[in-house]
Amino acid sequence: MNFRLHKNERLHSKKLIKELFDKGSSFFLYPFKVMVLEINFEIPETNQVLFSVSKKKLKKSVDRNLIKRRMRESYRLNKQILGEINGGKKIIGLIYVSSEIVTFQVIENKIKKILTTIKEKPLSEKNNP
RNA sequence: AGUGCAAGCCGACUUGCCGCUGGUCUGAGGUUAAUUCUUCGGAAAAGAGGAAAGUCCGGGCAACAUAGAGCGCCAUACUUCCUAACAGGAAGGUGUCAAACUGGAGACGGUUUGAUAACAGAAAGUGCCACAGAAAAUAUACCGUCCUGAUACCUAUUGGGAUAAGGGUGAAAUGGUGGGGUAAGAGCCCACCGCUUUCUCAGUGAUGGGAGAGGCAAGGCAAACCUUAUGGGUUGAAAGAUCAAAUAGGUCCCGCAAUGAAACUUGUUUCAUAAAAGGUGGCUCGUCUUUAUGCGGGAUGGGUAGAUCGAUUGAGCCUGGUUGCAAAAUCAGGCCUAGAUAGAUGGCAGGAGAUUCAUCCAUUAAGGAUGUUGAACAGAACCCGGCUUACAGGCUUGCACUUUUU
RNA sequence: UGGCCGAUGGUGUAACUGGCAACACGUCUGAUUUUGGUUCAGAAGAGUCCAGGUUCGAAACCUGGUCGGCCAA
Repeated sequence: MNFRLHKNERLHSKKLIKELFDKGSSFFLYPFKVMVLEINFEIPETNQVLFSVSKKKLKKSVDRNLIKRRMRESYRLNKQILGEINGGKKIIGLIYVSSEIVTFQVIENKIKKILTTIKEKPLSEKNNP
């Protein structure tokens, strides 16, 4: 079991971020907005994930850091739900849309649900409605 | 011992497990001229602040090739010092205010302590000063005071003149107190007080002391324009430097074409294509750059994605000595202490807990027990020096007050 | 990261060079109408984002803060 979260598992390429926001499919599961895209490039070797908290919702950077840390921690502990990589890799954007600071337990439960949803729903159908 | 004020310092601890970031050491694999680069691990240490914040000042650093001259614009504004520099700091001066004491008949003055000041210039100019008031800066006299003419006839009306002492208005009314003087008055005259100014002494200086002179002129506002003095080139690490895919094709050289005018030999020759545009902070001067286009051939550069550097050894921190009232400077010894880049410090389980609330117990008062809650403001983003703003709680020192004991 | 601008009744805007905070829409009351609308008459509703300063006097001038918006990359 791998509980680590290295830098190459975080989404940092500007191009891929732009692609995710342009082409990715999205759904809401409060307090998150989730964006997912399945790609077949060779460059990212693993699934990549992005965490974002809006400055409009949480004014203080201390609070934004706290929420991002909790999101990152719960993804790290539960990413094995996604399973092995076969074929396409997934890039995921997790955007926090609430303006309140939520406890870790709530965030972890929601992240579990989100990851299960992503695994079960075939993305290729959603991409071509 | 407690409370309050001021200054300074600190700014939540601990155990286990799972993680994050950049270095160090190290194992295995690949690679290289090379511990040269790289992939996957392991170990033991390190890892946000006093404000990291606001982005309000100043500097380092970097680029821009004229950054020069004049005007404009912006900033600063008691003095001296500190400093790399500052709108910051230290020490001092002056004014104002408050308190205590004190001199004087009074105007007013002196001493001490504390607070406070955007504290250059209103005797260079312009402008503004609502309402009220006679008048708001040139005193043009409303009430009043005094002299005097006329009428009425014994205290009234009215004309002329003198008058800024008194009243009233206003935020502000043209030195003040006391006396002389006068028709009534007035720096009109005198003494004192205040003010301005000259000389002199002390001080690096702001300024202060003393001696004379002026008879008083100079209302307020410069956080109104402005004047004077000093300073400022502009931009800002997303600056900038290096390496450099894919795609497109920029510049230079050569050759051939091309635009206008004139001449004639009617398809050749000669001459011209240069006066504008743009940059240089806003203007002027100055200065710099550019100058039609197409085709073919050759040479060469810039640079996007991305990566590395910039970028953490520095006006550095700690301890001690010396100089100085102090800010600070200097000497010696020791130390290396975050460096991320969609942005690293978190999560879980316990312990310990400031504090909050509730109940009970006890007391002159302080308090004690049980349960509950569970820690302020706040997150580095090129780096420093300041300022400003936010902040639970704790510690130290000084001052004031209260209580108890001696 | 750097720069610029704004905040005034419930809403949108005024207020010249500092001197009684104004207008429109909306709200409320009354009249007109069988009723509603329209129309007419009248009323209430702010102390100018917050704190401090300059001034006799501040919405305006100065300083600090809060919130909102815009621009460059």
